[in-house]
Amino acid sequence: MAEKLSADEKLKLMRHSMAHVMAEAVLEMFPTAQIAIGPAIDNGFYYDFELPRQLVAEDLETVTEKMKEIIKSDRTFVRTEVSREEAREKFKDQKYKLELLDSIPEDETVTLYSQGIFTDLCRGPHVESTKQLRTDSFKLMSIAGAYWRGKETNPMLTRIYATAWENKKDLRLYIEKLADIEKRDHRRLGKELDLFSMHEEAGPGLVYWHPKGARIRQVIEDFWRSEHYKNGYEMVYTPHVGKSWLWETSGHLDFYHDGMYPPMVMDKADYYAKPMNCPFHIMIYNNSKHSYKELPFRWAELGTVYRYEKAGALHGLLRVRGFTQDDAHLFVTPEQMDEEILKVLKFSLKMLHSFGFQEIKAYLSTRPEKAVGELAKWDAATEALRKAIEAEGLDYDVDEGGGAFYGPKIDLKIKDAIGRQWQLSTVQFDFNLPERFNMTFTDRDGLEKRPYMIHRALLGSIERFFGVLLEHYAGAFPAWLAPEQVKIIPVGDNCFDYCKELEDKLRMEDFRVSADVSSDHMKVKIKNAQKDKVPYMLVVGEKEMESGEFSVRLRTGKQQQWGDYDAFVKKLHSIVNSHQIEL
RNA sequence: GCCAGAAUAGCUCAGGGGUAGAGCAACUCUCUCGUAAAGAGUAGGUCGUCGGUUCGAUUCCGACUUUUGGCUCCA
Repeated sequence: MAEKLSADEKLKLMRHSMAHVMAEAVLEMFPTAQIAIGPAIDNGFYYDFELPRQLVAEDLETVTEKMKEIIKSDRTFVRTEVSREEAREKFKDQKYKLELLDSIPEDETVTLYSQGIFTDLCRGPHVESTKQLRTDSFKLMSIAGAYWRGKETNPMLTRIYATAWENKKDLRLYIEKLADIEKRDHRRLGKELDLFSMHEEAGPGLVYWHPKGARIRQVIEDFWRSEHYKNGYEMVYTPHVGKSWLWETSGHLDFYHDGMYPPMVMDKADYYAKPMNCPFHIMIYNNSKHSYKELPFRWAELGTVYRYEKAGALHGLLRVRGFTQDDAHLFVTPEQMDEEILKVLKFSLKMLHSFGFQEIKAYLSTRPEKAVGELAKWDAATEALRKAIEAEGLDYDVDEGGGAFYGPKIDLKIKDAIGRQWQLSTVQFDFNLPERFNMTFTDRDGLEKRPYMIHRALLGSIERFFGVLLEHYAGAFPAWLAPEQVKIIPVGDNCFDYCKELEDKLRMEDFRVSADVSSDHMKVKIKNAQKDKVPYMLVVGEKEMESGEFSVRLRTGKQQQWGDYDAFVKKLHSIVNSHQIEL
């Protein structure tokens, strides 16, 4: 403990020590409790217990009080090295600790940490005394179930999550951050802004896009398509269902059967809703023989797929059972691989930047133990990915052995407005499907060869991307994405006609605009437009009708003078076309 | 799927063994207004579904559905 610790390390030490204090408090309440593990985590700590009864919210208050007493009582954390036998004796009634003990490597010293009457099997280190902990900078957050050692077949333990900080102020800031996260929750915003819904009667995890949500989606998709054409892609459309032959051949029925919707029986054949688009694109490829001169093929599709996600895993738009992948498959010759990978990565970055994500990190996943495909191909593909990342100067991590069994991949994660990471793009080699579907092209030497197949999605899934975008902007979309860009607000009903004409003119300019000619008061109209987060409001009264000049009210509350109608239109076109984030 | 919560008007929520209430939204009327809430009135609910306990259940109990926070999973 002599060496200087960084602030992060100190916080971690404190959190971990807190976890011990919580375990002691829980043991005081339930002397027969079995204690499992209690590490420090990002925002605090948790501890897993097996308890004689279920916990209720009030129990957390009791535990909190007991923890405060323990902290105040200034107990020293004492470290002791013990033999395995001593440890075994000490924890003879703690089955999880005994299991942990068995998993400590033979050559490692077994250490115990005690404060007061509580002793835990622990590598440490800890603070010197509970005095160094604070009673006012932690909060028990929630009770959750967690499998022992994270394995589904193991017993379910009770986990208490807590957040802990260096001081009261940091705790307060964290609680405020949570409130901000809640405010930008896409499920909440989706309801408030009337963008989408899901329906108990109609099936969980299936999304209904309301007009305003659909409008935004349409803008995203139009942009997506036009960028794809610019980047040398072709669009394809494929069916939503396919006979079992397709999924037997692809291997999906073997590997992912549990994740597929059950079959529909028709004309004595089983049809499955598609969980992926790839086999369909391969059908198009295999429809005719191909020469090396035709490659590369870049075929894209906004393909809607259905996957059975476990009921407990569903989460708003971020985890659904039916979603649309912004999918594409590249079929390339070995010679084209490097260039195509670089191109697709550049394209991906361009796309993410266009939506306002600037901070992007790459994750390269390499060959796992169990894999299909020749080693040389894996190496070549992995190198192509790595070279592309480095050529783009991206910050990246390597997940050794983290690739799928069928190929290496790059995932791109963006950082949103409040610093959270989301994985969006993925670029994945596939050495499995070309074999299974016996895909070939005729090379210049007249021999039939396998093309490289690359699966990629830039936004991931439209639903998920939309959810992330919604949270990133907290519902206040930049003008080019906003479902409604301009709200015209008449001061009185004598300007209704003028406002409606203005609305028509702006609509002809391709703006999403409406005039609020309801009987509400002007202030109410502004309030409503504000609540809908419409970026621009034109308040129009006698003054404007006479002068022909508008003052633009931004959704931020600021007023701007953009000049007359023509100036307004020009300015707005430029903002929309450039995908400008600021208003 | 597993653990623990939740489900009351379109939305946000209060209530509680004797069949329900607020604010906002909606609708009607009045006000015609200069940059975030004008006034009055009306209507709106099998209290998620199905069972059980009870003279009586929206309230208590159970199952189911959906949902929230976790765990697991995520081609």
